[in-house]
Amino acid sequence: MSPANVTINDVARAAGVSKSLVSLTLNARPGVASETRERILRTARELGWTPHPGARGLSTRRAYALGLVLRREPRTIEVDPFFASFIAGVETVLAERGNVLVLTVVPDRAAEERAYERLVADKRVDGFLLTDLLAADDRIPLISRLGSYAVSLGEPPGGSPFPVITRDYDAGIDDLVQHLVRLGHRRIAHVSGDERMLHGLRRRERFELAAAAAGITPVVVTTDFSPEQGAEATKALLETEDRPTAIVYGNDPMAIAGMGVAHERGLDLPAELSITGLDGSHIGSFVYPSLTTLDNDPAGWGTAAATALLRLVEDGEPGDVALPPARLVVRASTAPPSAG
Amino acid sequence: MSPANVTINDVARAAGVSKSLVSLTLNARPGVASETRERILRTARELGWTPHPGARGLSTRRAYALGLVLRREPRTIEVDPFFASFIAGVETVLAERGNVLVLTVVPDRAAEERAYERLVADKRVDGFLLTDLLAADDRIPLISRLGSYAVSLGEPPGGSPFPVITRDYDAGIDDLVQHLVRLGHRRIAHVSGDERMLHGLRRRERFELAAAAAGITPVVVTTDFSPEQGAEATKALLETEDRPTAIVYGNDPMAIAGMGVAHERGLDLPAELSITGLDGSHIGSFVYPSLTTLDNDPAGWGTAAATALLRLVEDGEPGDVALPPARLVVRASTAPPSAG
DNA sequence: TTGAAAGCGCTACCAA
DNA sequence: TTGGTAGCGCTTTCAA
Repeated sequence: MSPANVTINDVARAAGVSKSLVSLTLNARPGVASETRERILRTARELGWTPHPGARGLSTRRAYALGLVLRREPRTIEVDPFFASFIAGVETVLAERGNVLVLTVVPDRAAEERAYERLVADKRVDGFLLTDLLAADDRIPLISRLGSYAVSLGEPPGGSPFPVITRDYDAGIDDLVQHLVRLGHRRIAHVSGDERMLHGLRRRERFELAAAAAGITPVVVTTDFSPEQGAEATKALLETEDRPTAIVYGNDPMAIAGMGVAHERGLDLPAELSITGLDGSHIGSFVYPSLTTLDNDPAGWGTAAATALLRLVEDGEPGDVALPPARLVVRASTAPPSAG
Repeated sequence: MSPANVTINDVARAAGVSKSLVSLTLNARPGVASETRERILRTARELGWTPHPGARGLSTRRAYALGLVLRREPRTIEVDPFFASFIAGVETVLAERGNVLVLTVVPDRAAEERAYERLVADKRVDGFLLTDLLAADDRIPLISRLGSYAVSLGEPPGGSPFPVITRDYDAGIDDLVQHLVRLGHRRIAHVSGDERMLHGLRRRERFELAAAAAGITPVVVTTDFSPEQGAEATKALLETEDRPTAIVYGNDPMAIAGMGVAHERGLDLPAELSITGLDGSHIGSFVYPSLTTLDNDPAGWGTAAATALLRLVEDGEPGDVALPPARLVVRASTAPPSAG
């Protein structure tokens, strides 16, 4: 008989006790003689028994699962290097707590809402990991209304009843701008990401502050974070009269697309144009010139978020986490501007 | 009372029937008077009731969930553009059948095996989607032994008791090689991906066949599919005496990294070096020069795989699927070789 | 410290 | 065509 079919009854019988005691023991509850406890634990191990989360959940009203709903338009779906590592980080936490990750990818807002509703109604998950926070994000009230839990990556502008994981990008962005200024750049442009997204908006704001502090009024072009629009924005910027000597991109895929455009125009990088990203991806090390950017720690976000959410769900204890601040990673794509 | 807490009993009571009839109706089983059926359906809708999959599963021994276990070494984890779209494709199928995707990311072989074992032992999933097939893949016997189901992306060399989704790359690779040959290339190199992976191996083999058919003996360098090793391989190739005029990379991220190296050496692309990928990614359109490659349809793989696996799990009907063959996408990174 | 029994929400079997 | 009842594998009273 495969371990998969061993039940609590088999263990109880083999250990010569009642189911209740097996249950108490399993859940590390007091009131079981330590000798009995040992025996139960031993026979459970011998029989290879592990409780069935589905059956447990029927009593405890838990799913022992966390949900991640990703809204991705078909066009931008391929470009996000963040998630694999993020999920790996989540996984390390879930695995050791007997939980599991339920992943859903939806194309639009309507499907997203339905996904949350179904997952809750079907009791598929005990809470949600909220990524890609929007400036006006209705997922928090939605989840609240549904009576479920969540943890968000980034601080929602309207505040949140749920735990929040944050990471300070301000100092990193300041450093990045100063790095460019020190190299001698005065005409610095920013290709901002989707500003309906909170981190896109915040980065742009901080960029403008940092630029202002250096006495610079930067050009800002807004995009949707896709390489397409990154390329478009770059073309537009390079055609302006006083074209920028440096461009700061809202993410690395756009920066790479921007490099493509610059190369295509025959610009000598980085002499004729300095380029930076803002969220260190792996591939950024291998383009030419290798990309100056801010570092990132997707797995760190993952473990922090999963830990916080599980604490909330299991112990009712909310708790925010502040990740180590983002730091500047200087590589080869930034240099002093050549001519004037 | 929120719909989440409505049970089959509430529906039965409200409709003035027994639970049994509600259950039969819900599962579209015969033996319910159509008038009764209508009434039950209506009150279920009014009450916003939807059966609890966990409770159902306790009786039916199903999880109403499919599993995807991704083994990703920390180093290569970020670079794979395939999965977001693949999962989106899977999702469309699962959503309309009331199923869900359980995703696990593991760092190594041992963790992978544990993941499969746990998922089955805990009855978390009814079957697995098998991606990144290895030439010697022990997941199929493993899952077999565990008594679970699977569907594989690509045909396992040892055969498989499970459905197989295939896509023909042979003609595409032939076209790609002929495209280069027609442009005038004779020294064509191949930076092959991990040849323990089935598609890596098969592509290399086909590449060599196609080259041989054109009377060419190509240089082949083997890597692990990472941009690092793609870059390394490129450096090595460019330093050889008779350096290649064209390089065919096993995947797009390596091709992009290869471009980086070539740019760094000051090569004029594509005149001095033609470059191609083999698995059309989105970002490949936006590098410079834009990447010639084979097309890909991750979402198509996803829907096909999910459909096949669900049919197997639910109806016991195995059935293979052949996706439309890969086609050559000529963009700007290939051109006639310049000098000799 | 232990065991019996009820119940979580559903399916499935057997009678009626 | 219907309803009653016994599980599915676990947790949780409540008594003993």
